[in-house]
Amino acid sequence: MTTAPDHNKITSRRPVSIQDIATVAGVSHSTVSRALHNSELISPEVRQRIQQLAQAMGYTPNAVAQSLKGQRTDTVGLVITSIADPFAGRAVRGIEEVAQANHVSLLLSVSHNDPEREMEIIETFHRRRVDGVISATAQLRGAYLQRLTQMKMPTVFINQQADSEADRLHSVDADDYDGARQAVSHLLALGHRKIGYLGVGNRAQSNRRRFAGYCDTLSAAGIAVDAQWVRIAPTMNNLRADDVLDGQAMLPALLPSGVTAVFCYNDQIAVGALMACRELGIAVPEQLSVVGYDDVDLARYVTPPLTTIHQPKLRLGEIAMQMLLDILEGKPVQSLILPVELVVRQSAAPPRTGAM
Amino acid sequence: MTTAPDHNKITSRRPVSIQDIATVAGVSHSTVSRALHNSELISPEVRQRIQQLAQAMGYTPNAVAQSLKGQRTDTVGLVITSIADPFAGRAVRGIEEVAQANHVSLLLSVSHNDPEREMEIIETFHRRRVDGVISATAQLRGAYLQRLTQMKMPTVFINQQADSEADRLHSVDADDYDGARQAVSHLLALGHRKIGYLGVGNRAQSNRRRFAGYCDTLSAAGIAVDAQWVRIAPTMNNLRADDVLDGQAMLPALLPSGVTAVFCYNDQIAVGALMACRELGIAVPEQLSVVGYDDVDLARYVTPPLTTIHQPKLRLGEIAMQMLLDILEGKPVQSLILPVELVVRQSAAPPRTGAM
DNA sequence: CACTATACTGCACACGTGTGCACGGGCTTG
DNA sequence: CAAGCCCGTGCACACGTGTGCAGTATAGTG
Repeated sequence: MTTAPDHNKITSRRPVSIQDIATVAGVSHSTVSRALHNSELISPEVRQRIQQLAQAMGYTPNAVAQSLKGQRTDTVGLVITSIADPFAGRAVRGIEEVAQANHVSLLLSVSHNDPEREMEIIETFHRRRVDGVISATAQLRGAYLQRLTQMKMPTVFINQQADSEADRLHSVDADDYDGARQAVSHLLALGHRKIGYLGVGNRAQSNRRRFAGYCDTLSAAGIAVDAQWVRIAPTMNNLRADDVLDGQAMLPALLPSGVTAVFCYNDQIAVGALMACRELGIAVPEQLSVVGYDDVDLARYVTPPLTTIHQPKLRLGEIAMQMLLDILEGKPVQSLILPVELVVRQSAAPPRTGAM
Repeated sequence: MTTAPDHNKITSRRPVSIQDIATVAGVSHSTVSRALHNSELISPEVRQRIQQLAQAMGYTPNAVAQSLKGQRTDTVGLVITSIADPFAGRAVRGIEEVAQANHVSLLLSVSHNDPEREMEIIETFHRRRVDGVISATAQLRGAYLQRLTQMKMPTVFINQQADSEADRLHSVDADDYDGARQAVSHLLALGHRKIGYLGVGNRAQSNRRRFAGYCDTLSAAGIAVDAQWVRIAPTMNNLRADDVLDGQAMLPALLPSGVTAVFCYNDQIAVGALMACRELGIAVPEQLSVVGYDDVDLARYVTPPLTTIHQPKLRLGEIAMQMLLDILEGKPVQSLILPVELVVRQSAAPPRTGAM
């Protein structure tokens, strides 16, 4: 047999397959497959010869075919609200690190808080037969949730705290309610009595929990919440909404009520509030205290640095991914809620007219 | 034949296939396949019956099998430096939108500016037989680049401006050199003569271009660049580097040289510089002017708002993705360089001791 | 009525990989 | 020397889908 001088004469567009290697080596594709997997069934000489040949021919296994045969894709679908959302970004980073360490690829899609689109994305994941799904946006309700369980795809939610459904759905959350409580307690301790809330309309679940924590904490302190203290960003075209702009737009409407402090749904809203204050010539924290939520990088860089609630965003992502891997291995897993903590910086101070 | 009362008696874990439908309908899987594709070959009655049956049985086509058969995955691999990088985030958003509109899924991976890891990621993409690759991080050189072309995967680079290789590699870039020129020209026009540069070590290509623009512009103005005016963040553990921290750490070393203005590689570096100034009690822009690069959201929110070079980040992403789609359709495409523009805010002003 | 055209469906193979089973040959052993 | 055993390899099928081609039944036409 002449040593074939050029294996890919035709330079076909297709990458080389094990069949191609088999033909050149004069064996069956089964032998090649086993040889490349270092199977003991194949004689050491043949094994090495084939491995070298594969190397020389530039063989790369076809993961698509392997997925079809093996009934697993080593792929996880990931839905987030928006790339621009720094909370999501941080969580994705945690997810990505664990995924990469376990040789799992990530399919990323963005829902822009649109339940319909989120469901389309999940259908796509299902078609692609991902091994599992992580959702950091979950707006799904009723029929959609039912459809999701029907697909029997292992799913982990981040910051969802599924209201009632407990069966097949797992989640990892940060304690929204307690975070709000800590934030408001801090303001109360500083001496504030009239405390406002700036929320969002398109993240119903988490907004509701933080708002509940806000209300309950005030009530517990013997303060009746005034409707004038509360503003929620309109849901309208919730696509592509910019939280900073919303915060900036909402703050002025709050001032006539005489609030001396504002608790915001997240740091972007808080930054928007800061921007509005600068425009209006309101000094923070001297004339108005502002507390954010999330502890995004940005919170450290604005003036004044933001007092906020720190969420373990990276950790949330890591745990979510690890939890999904555990589910895939059949290990028992348990949904959990992580604690959050107050980070005191310089955007909150005692009210000007000391209430003491 | 008794009308099967329950199609999935066994409730097998596998999703239903066209074969399952065929069995129930009493036809061959070929007929089902054609019926679901609305083929004219199948009689309208059968077609409708099968489609209803598929619906009822909760059929979802297996994209893995379709990919294997059809030799295309409708998937694009995406490599970026870091999710935390706001530039990348914005570009990814543009990419994602175009991808979603064209029913293409995104496989996302993070390289942390490590060429070796970037190559591993690309190998993974190749194994998964993605239709194409977009890289917004490209640190690839020599052997790696050669291997990449060997794989014959259509590839588009963002902000790479491949130095020499022109063949199979496409790219879409923003004009780094001109951006630096605009930034420095602005400072010169304000009256500055001693202008510093804060750069990065782990993004060699773009840093070199911006630095070149900086040097040439100063030279053209008859100013000799002093080595003391320049600091480059160490490459060392380039993984997980934080630009803001680097900027914050580098600025003090620049001051003894007497510079009255600083041009920074990007906005994060500039923000770091701002933080350092705040610590040292240096007023910006009164005592020191700072100019950033990228025009990240953050640039608007810091104090003072950052004068910076605006890159069309979203547009870069959109174009890159569209370019890749064009390549896949066999259309002729051409690499291009987008213009950038100066955004004047409040971080740069004439030097204290008017040079006029 | 016979022949042909037409409409519809099934067979068989392909995509690339993995694996249970059978088979051939060489060696050992009684 | 014959029988049994083990090592190495190939056959054939599976995963789920798509499609060229052949085949069958019906309708249409002379």
